[in-house]
Amino acid sequence: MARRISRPRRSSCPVATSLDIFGDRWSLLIIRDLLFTDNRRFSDFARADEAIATNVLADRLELLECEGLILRRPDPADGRKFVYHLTPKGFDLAAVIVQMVIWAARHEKTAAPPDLVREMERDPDKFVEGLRARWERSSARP
Amino acid sequence: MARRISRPRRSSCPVATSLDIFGDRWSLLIIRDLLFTDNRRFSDFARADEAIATNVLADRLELLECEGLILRRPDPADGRKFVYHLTPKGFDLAAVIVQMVIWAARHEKTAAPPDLVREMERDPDKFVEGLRARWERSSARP
DNA sequence: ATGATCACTTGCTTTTTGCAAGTAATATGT
DNA sequence: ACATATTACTTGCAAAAAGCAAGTGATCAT
Repeated sequence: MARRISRPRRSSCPVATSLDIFGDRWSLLIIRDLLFTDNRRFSDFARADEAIATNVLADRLELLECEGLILRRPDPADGRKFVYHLTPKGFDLAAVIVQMVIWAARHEKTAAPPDLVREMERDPDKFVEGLRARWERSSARP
Repeated sequence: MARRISRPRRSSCPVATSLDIFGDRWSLLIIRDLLFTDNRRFSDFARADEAIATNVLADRLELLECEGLILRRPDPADGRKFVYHLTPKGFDLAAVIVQMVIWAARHEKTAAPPDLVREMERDPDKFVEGLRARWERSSARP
């Protein structure tokens, strides 16, 4: 169930609005998982390297759903499980995340695979289209 | 003076590393001001629409300086004032912020000027180069 | 029927944020 | 020279959020 209220917006600035929606230390990591890995369930996200607390994870998933970035659907094969996926609005954050990867790879020590980063740098749009194909495949199932 | 410690990194993932540095509700708004406006001083940032508290602003400026994204220099014309500017590392967040603007303009109600957004969408690199010219001019003075 | 798994909650402590007021250093006006 | 105003912060405290450990109820596997 989606929470009632989305965070109030501090201003009409597009940067501030973006930060009101995903400007915290966790939200984009969930989106990252949905974009780059096969993690689709609560326990998958909880098991990621960064070790988010389960109450914070539950809160972030609710917020992201409320903002229309992800959808939560019951797993038809297992009544305990729920599967999360990106909406088109959520998927469109790929372009932002790709730029963050490029930035961090350039200015910080990270584990980003250099080949992948070079591909992102050479043609970010093309890279995003590659992700989109993946995403469309994984969200095609009703 | 720069604080001693930068935030510890939760993982070596480039997305997580980025969020460890600027993943909060305020940091990128300061960078935004430095990229798009003539705001360069403490009181300028404090007067922005989003109304950051001065203690949080002081903390964020210290952190951003410590992470090497901005520099703080005394205003030679007025001993009370300090001028902040973007380092190359800080300026390189322009590409990230441009994508955030595009995303928010597409999916949220914002005050982003449509013409400007179209320009960003058509050729983000070119747009960033325009910002770079501005930035180089404003940080050219010793 | 029993025990494991899954997706969360709950309760509590710690950290961060937000708000209002204060301060020291410098500048400005007379 | 002196009083007043600005500027860039601090400080103190309350409120909100994050982090941690331990549940809980529904479902599944045997």
